[in-house]
Amino acid sequence: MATQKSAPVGRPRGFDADEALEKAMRVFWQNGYEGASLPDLLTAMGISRTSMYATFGNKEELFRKALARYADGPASYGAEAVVEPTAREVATVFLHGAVRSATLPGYPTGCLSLRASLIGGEDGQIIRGLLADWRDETSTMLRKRFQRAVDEGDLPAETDPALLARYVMTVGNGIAVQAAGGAPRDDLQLITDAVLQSWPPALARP
Amino acid sequence: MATQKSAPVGRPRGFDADEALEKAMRVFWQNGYEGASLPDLLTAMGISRTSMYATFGNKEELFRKALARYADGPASYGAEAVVEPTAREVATVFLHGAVRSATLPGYPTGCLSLRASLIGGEDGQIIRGLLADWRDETSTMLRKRFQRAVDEGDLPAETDPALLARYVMTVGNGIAVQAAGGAPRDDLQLITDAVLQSWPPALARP
DNA sequence: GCACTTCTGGATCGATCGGTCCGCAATTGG
DNA sequence: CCAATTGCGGACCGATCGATCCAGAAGTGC
Repeated sequence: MATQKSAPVGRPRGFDADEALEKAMRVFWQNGYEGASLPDLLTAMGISRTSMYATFGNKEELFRKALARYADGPASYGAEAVVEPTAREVATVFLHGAVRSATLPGYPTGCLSLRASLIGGEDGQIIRGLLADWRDETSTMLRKRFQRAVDEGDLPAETDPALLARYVMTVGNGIAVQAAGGAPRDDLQLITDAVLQSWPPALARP
Repeated sequence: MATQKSAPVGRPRGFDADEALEKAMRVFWQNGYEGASLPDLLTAMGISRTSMYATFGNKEELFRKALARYADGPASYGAEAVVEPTAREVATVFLHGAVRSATLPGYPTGCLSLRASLIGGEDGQIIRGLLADWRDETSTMLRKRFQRAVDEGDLPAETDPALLARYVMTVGNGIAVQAAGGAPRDDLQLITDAVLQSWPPALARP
């Protein structure tokens, strides 16, 4: 069902599917899921309705693929962060990555996941679930990494890893919102520096 | 054009306009502007299409009034914060207010402004502008208040008030996003406590 | 050149969107 | 009791949504 490179018989498609997906990702990033209409997407992708359905399935499938591309590209800083050697560096790479990703020149500002998730028709439920899952995944990665840091003595024993992960996510989300609102990268950079200056925060459950 | 109580001739309306607006506010809060369809709103408000248009004008006007009610009610913590005597207390009241407002029992989680703004086709531009203005207003209030604190020696002279305001807004926004994602109030409370523990953050422009 | 496969643009579908219109019900002042 | 005024429910409007269908163009293998 995926890419068959065995017997390319018939007329070859007249566009680059990867390139089209990139354009679609940007439109979703800019307008969210429901805010991105088919005509919007098709114009940006430079292809026709039929070609889109034949290549990507439908709008929801197109979004899934665009999200995968996003998670693997501009939003890959989560996975990159957790391999850092210390918890402080994990937080640093994560937050700096969030700032960079949310203010990439030539891309929409903010975070695709947030822009697309805070919506709410009934058909948006699937999408919301999809994005909630993705964010949970990131949150879990951070929590496990901080748990390890506690075990290794890199973080105070009383630190709650889940709470610390939520703390980092909270700041990251705030950055994304600010960036979407037009905050300049330098400002956000200074803010993350200030946050990281008081690392680790005292986060233990009572 | 407002409430005329002089000559109530004709059939009186069979519903409480204030109560209906409250219900509409909750629907917008839950689903955003475009995510809240007329049928959704009307069902929640318990009135007919005609009554809504006669009483509130149209969907956009209804949203404006719902937003005003929101800013004056559940989201009034911004105005309440800036009258506190010290910058630290301003930040404390603001962030605790953000947590409380975003996790009010019986209300949708998160922030109406964020849910409604981060979406949008072309018709959502007016709404986005409306909400951006409101957030700018809050930001400006905080900035001026922090400027005063710097002038009074309540904050270090090198502190940049605009940057500090953005810092507080960033955390507040992050809290709203987390709450919308289902984060428990207690967790968010602990996170704000940790943030406030390192007050004031070192925020000066280089 | 022919048979076959695949891609593509345009017309079209039913559903839903926000908004309007009309006829009737209900209430008040005389 | 009657005339005037206003509220209300339901039918209806054009526009737009995502999705489908079809005829024809553009390729490939024999």
